[in-house]
Amino acid sequence: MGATKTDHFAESQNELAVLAKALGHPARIAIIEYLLKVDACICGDIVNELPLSQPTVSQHLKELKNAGVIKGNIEGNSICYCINEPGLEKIKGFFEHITNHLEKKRNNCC
Amino acid sequence: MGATKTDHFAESQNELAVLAKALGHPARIAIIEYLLKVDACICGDIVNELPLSQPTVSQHLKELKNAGVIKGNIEGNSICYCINEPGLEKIKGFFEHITNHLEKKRNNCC
DNA sequence: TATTTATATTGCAATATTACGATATTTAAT
DNA sequence: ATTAAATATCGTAATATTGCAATATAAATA
Repeated sequence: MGATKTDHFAESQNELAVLAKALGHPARIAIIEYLLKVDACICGDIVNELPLSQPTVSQHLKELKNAGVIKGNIEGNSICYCINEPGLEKIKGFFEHITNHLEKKRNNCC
Repeated sequence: MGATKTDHFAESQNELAVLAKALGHPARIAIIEYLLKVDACICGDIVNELPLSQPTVSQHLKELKNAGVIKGNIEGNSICYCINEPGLEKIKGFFEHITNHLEKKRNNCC
C-alpha cells in the first residue's frame, strides 16, 4: 500500500489528477504566476525569485514539465521554460465543465 | 526537510495549491465527477462507485472537504456531500486568468 | 584550455500521502 | 434495548514528496 491505484481509474481522471497535483504546491503556483508576470520564458532568474534552493527549484520545474504544465527548450547557456497551453486548457476545461453544470442545475440540498 | 515551506509563499499561492492538491488524485477527481453525474449530493453510494475501501474513500472525502472543494452535512444515517462552489470558483478563476493572459499576449519563444 | 555561469542529477533525511483492517460512532429500524 | 447501516477514526505499512548539500554537466567567455 501507499501508492496511488492509478490503474483502477479512467485515463482522463488520471490525467487531470496529474495536472492538478503538479499545481498542488505553492512554489509551482509561484512559478506559473511568475511566468505570467514577466510574460516571457524563464531564462535564468527564476531561482532568485523563489525562496528555495537551486536544486529544489529545478526539481519543481521538472515536475511541472513532466505533468505537461510547462514546456522547456535548451537555450544556449540556460533553459527556456514556458507555459504549455494544451495542458492548461485541459484542466481549465474541467473546471469550466463543473461550474457550467452547477449553474444549469443548481442542487441546493446542502 | 520534507515539509512544504508554506510560510515562504503568499497566502493566495498556498490557497490555490491546497485546492489543486486536493484534486491531485484520481479518486478525488472521480468523486467530483460522480457528484456532477448524479447531480445531487452523495448520500451513501459513493463507496460502491469507487475501487477503494470504505475508510480510504472516507479519507478522500475528508481531504476534499478540508480543502474546500466539497462541503458536507450530516443527513440522518448518512452524510450529504456537495460541491462547494466558492472553492471551485477560486481555482477556476486562476486558470481563466492564465488562459486569458496567454491569449492576449502570446509569447512564442518556445 | 581554464574559468565562470546556469541548470541538472544524485543521495539522503524529514515529512506527507495512500491504503486498508480493525474498531468506534452514530442513527434508524426492529 | 438490540441490531443493522453508514460513516468516521485509529493504527500502521508502503510509498511519495520535499528540500538541500554535494556534485555533475554543458555552454559561454576569458
